[in-house]
Formats: sequence, C-alpha cells, structure tokens
Amino acid sequence: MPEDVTDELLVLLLRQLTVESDRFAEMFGEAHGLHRTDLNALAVIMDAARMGDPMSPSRLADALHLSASATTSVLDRLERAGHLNRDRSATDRRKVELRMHDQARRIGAEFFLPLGESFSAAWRDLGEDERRTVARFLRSSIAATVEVRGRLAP
Amino acid sequence: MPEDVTDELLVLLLRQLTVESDRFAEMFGEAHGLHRTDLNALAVIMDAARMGDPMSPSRLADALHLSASATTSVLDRLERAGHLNRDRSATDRRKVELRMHDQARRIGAEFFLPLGESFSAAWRDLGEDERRTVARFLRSSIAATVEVRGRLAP
DNA sequence: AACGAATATTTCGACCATCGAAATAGTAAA
DNA sequence: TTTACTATTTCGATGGTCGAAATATTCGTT
Repeated sequence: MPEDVTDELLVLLLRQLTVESDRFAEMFGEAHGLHRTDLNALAVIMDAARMGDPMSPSRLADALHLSASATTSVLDRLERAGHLNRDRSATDRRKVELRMHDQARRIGAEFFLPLGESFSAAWRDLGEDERRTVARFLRSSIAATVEVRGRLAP
Repeated sequence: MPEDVTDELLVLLLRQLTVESDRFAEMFGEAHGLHRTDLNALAVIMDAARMGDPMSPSRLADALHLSASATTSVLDRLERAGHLNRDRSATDRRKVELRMHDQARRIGAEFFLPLGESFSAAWRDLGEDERRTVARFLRSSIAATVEVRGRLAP
C-alpha cells in the first residue's frame, strides 16, 4: 500500500529541512568564527560579485534587513578577519565597493561544495519528470510564502 | 521543449525557499513583539505540549542550542508577555514545567494557519505520485543536510 | 561657480540577547 | 545526615543591533 502524502506531512518535512539547514549554517559559522549575519553577508556579496556588479554597504543593508550602522559593523568584522576590503568607487567617491578575498571565496566553497555534492548524490535517482515536479513544488511553495507575507505587510 | 531541471536550479530554489520563510518568520515576530528565538521556543514548547509531555527549561535549552541562562531570559520574556507560565513539577521540585497560554496558541495558529492554507492551495494540483516524489525529495535532502553536518561535527 | 539639498557611509551612545561562572534549591545515595 | 549530583536562576561581561548625529561627496539650481 503506497504512502499517503498529506499536506501536513509536506509542511512537516519542509520545517525539518529548514531546521536542519539552519543548524548546518550555525555549526559552519561557529567553526569559522562567523556569525549568522556574517555568513549571510558573505553569501550576498559573493552572489553579487558573480553577477559582475560589486555590492555596496547600503545595498547589503537592504538585502540583510539591517540598519546602516549594523551593516558597518558586519563589514568591520569581515574586513578585520581579512575576508574582504572596501574600495571607494572611482566614479562616485561616496560609494564603497565591497570585494571579497580569495580566502573568503575558499570558505564559501568549503561551505557549499560538500552540501552540493551531498544533495546531488541524494537526487541522483530522480528522473527528469520527477525533477520538474519538484521544481514546480518548490516554486509554488516560494510563491505561497511570499503571498502570505505580502498579506501580513500592510 | 521541457525545462531541464539541474541540481544547481534545485539548490537555488531551496535557498530561495529558506530565505523567504525566514523573512516571513521575521516579519511575523516583529508584528507580535517576539524575537526569532522566542518564536522558535514557542514552536518547540507547542510541539512538546501536543505530544503530551511538557517541556522543561533544560530540554528547551538543548532544543534551541542555547545556554541555560539564555533560556531563562527567553522564558522570562515569554512569561512577562503572558504567553506561558512556569509550574514547578509536583514529583521533582527541581524541575519546571512550561505551559502555554491559549493566547500563545492563538498566536501560533495565526502564524501557521494562513501559511498552511496558502501551501495547500499551492499544492492542490499535485497528484498522488507527484506528492510521493516530493516527499522523497524532501526526505533525501534532509538526510543529505544531516549527513554533511555530521561530517563537520567531530 | 557656488550654495543648499540629497545621498552614502561611518561614528556614537544605548539597549538587550547571549554567554560562562557562581549561587540557589532540590534529590539521591552512602 | 552528609556528600554528590541535577535543575534552574542570578550576576557580570561581551558584543550585535539600533537610531540619531556626524562626515564626506555629488547633484541641481541659480
């Protein structure tokens, strides 16, 4: 008799997944002397760098939902630890461009590569149709979360 | 031509989902004057109460990865806000049993019900086989996360 | 050019969540 | 009853975050 997958079960599994990935990030940060906020900041800065436009402190503050002053603290910590440097923009000297050091990139890789490999192994036996189903599930769940949040916001 | 769902896409979608649900929890907590930790504590206490065995501060500390003293602070906040009370156990008076007030239960419902309904609507058009596929995906992803964390731990 | 408004970032002072160590209260075992 | 152990709280310190003010730079208008 095949398993009956209720909505409640899916919600439970989603919650477990977020709890576990939260815990992973927590442990990783602890191992590298980085707070949750610092990890998030590194991720955002790294993503932006990959896109080719370097982050500025204020855009980072927006992305992290942090005040400007708290963002300065985050950047102080990361700079002091040697993970990035601040360059004033050549075109607009009010702005600061954030550049990651290779060391931080290595840390990011050390964070994501093992997780990515583990995921790939876990998903190895998913067929193409199944992957499309999962993608549809994830996208609709993201949209549902955004929608509920929008209702909360006034 | 059907979409090609790569591992990278799935990782990206997972990350977006955790970011969005994080943000939802953040906004909800803000609206109710509760920190992230308080929300997590309420969820743990509520889950335990549903199972029939009331939480104690030390088990809560374990569940939240918080020091004993920080847990005391959390409980002080929640008690001061009228969300729970502390009863010393009748059998072992060193222990404290945490009981939620209906008010907190209402807040929990206010948190989870709209999200649950939104999810149900989003998943309405998933067939039984597809739901089983999704459940398999989620379970294997959880296991993969736990596995990577385990490698980091020792 | 030059002045005032606007923008980007940092500094400052305060608040409070969290921590580790010590204190308090209770139980168990000898 | 004395000693060791467990559960929780209190205390002092650290540090992340905030809002407001300070600093530096650019833009728009005249």
